[in-house]
Amino acid sequence: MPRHWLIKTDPDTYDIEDLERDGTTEWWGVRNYLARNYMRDEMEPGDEVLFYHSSTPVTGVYGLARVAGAAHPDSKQFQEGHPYEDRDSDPEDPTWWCVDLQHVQTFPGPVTRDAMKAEPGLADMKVLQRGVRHSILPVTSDQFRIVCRMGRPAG
DNA sequence: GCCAACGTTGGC
DNA sequence: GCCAACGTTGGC
Repeated sequence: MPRHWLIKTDPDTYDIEDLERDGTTEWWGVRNYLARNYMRDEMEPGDEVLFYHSSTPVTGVYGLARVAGAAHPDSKQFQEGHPYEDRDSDPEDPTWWCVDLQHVQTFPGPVTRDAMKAEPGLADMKVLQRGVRHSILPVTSDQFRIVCRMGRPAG
């Protein structure tokens, strides 16, 4: 059964418009072990993703994406001089893994953090909890469905 | 820009 | 292996 996820991004770095333009992108640059483990060990092709903008005046879910393939080593960790190069990572046993994300839909308008906080069905959503700052978080299918409904065009 | 909360690092 | 110090995240 496909699982559901929420992935945060700083829209100044990469936003839903970039994903829509690119179609599919390698989600490189995650340097946190829990997030790495989610991508490497638990995400499967076809898993559905809420694409969340953080560190912006209007934080929230701006659209949907899909896990496009199996996890693979993060290409930047071995790229000399790259800001995300990790010289301690062994090419035979890479430290950092990631998945590719495929654009599914850009919402007509964001499902804002405020709107999500006001929705009783999302009361337990991890991204809304104080102090939770992982860039990748599991989402229940109920939570996913509710956010999709909130983001769907009116009518 | 502030600062709480967290993950990571490194001294011991 | 503990834990204080540090750097970063990210909401506000």
